[in-house]
Amino acid sequence: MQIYNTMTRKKEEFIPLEAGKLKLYACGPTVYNYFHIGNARAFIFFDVVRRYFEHLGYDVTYVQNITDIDDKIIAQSIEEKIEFHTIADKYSNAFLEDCARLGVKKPHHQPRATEVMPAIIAYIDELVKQGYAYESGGDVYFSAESLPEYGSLSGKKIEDQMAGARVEENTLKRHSADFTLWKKSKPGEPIWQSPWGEGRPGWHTECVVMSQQYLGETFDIHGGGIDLVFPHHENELAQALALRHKPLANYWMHNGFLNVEGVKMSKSLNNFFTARDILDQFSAEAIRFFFLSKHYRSPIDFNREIIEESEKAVSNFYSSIKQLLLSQSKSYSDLKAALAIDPELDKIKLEFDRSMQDDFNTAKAVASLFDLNRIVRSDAQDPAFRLKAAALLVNLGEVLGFFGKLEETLKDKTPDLSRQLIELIISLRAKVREEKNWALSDSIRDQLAALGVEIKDGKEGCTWSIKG
RNA sequence: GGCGACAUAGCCAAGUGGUAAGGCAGAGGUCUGCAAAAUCUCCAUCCCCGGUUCAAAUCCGGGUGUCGCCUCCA
Repeated sequence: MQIYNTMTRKKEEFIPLEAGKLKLYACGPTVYNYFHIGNARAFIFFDVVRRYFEHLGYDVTYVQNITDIDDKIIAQSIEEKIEFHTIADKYSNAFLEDCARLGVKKPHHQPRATEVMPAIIAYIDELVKQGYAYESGGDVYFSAESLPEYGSLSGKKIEDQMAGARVEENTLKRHSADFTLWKKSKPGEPIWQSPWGEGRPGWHTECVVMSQQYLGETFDIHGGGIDLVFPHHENELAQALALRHKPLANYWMHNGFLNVEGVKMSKSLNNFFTARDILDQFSAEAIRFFFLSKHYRSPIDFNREIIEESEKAVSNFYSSIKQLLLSQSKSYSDLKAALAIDPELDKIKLEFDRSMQDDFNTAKAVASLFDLNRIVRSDAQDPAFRLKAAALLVNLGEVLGFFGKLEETLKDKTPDLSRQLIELIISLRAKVREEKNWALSDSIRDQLAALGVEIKDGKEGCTWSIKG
């Protein structure tokens, strides 16, 4: 398994800390708003990472934080004139709902910052005691200069940051590269008691505390969007290095951005679409396909036409499987049971694995799905072989998070009476066809189509399906 | 100013030294009363210039263009 490690800027062979186990942490949202479709890319991608390791037989522990105290939440609570924790609850619930709609498997743990406040305070206190952080005017800052390794993840040097003219002047800081661990609260803001007075945590400590609490002082993979490399992950790492003298994670993975017309989608640029809006327009699997058809580290342009194409691709898979099962009078469980070893199909499976193990080349892995799809659709192939191919298609598709709705879709929800009526009409039409009354025959087909019943005349007779 | 990424057909997109995966769209053939499906075939020399090499989309140098990080952000 090759994984591109942001720390070393190259692909490395993945070696787990403990054989057969994966400890994975990926940054979740700060819950001050509905998340946008760009955020969804990260959630979907790390869902695929998790699924793939599970597919390989790993015992995976996946932890994702929910940051529910932060400046932006406070700002939003003022804007909506509601208490901050009500805002946090509202948007964390929305986050959970939207992820479920996106077909993202629930992480094993989703801790919230406010639940681990004593641990956060203790962590900061320890940093102060060991001389890596200092109190200043009721705030606490991490001293970047105190840690020689500071900047190793993002490749930034403290001196270079000085050159950036946009670093905000903060006279409480000893050095402009220092970052806030604890903020003294202003009147009306939520407060926690601390050794430095009333205040609230800065942005980064909660992730260190929560990840280490569930995964240990060092874990396998830490992930998130590319923008988190600096400052968020750099600052998490700094705290862990300072206190534990060990890397926080062995592999750092970052997904690229979603752009809109070439420019990144972000809440601050206000050029975003919420995932919930997009989910109302496209299926979750089409959205997933859209993301997975490009390598995760590359930027991807939000494009409705391409998502529509993705919609076609996904429904093509579904209809291939559906048609095959229909023609063989097989059920969903027959399909699942048909997964078997087959030399020819194993080649495709091997290719799929090869793609995935090359730093999650999902775009290439998807091509393997199409290889299988071609077999499933092909009349020229042996029926048993086609069924096996379909079983593998579903099996590998599920690794990428597809086919979650397959079982449901296959259930024939047509009421008995409707079914009998449709079949009656078709049998009457068959008589008309025997008489070669094509005009009437076609008219019946058109009228049924108008009602959403699609019929196809094959050599073996006529098949029908309900559209939509 | 510092650091980094990307540039492949009409569109999306793999490919990191051996002569361009896959998808969508398109063209043509077979099949079919027609439609659909199926099936077969066709459709790029990889931003520009120079270099290394028997051999480069793939390595090196120089351009051009687009984007990102350095400030909240997946």
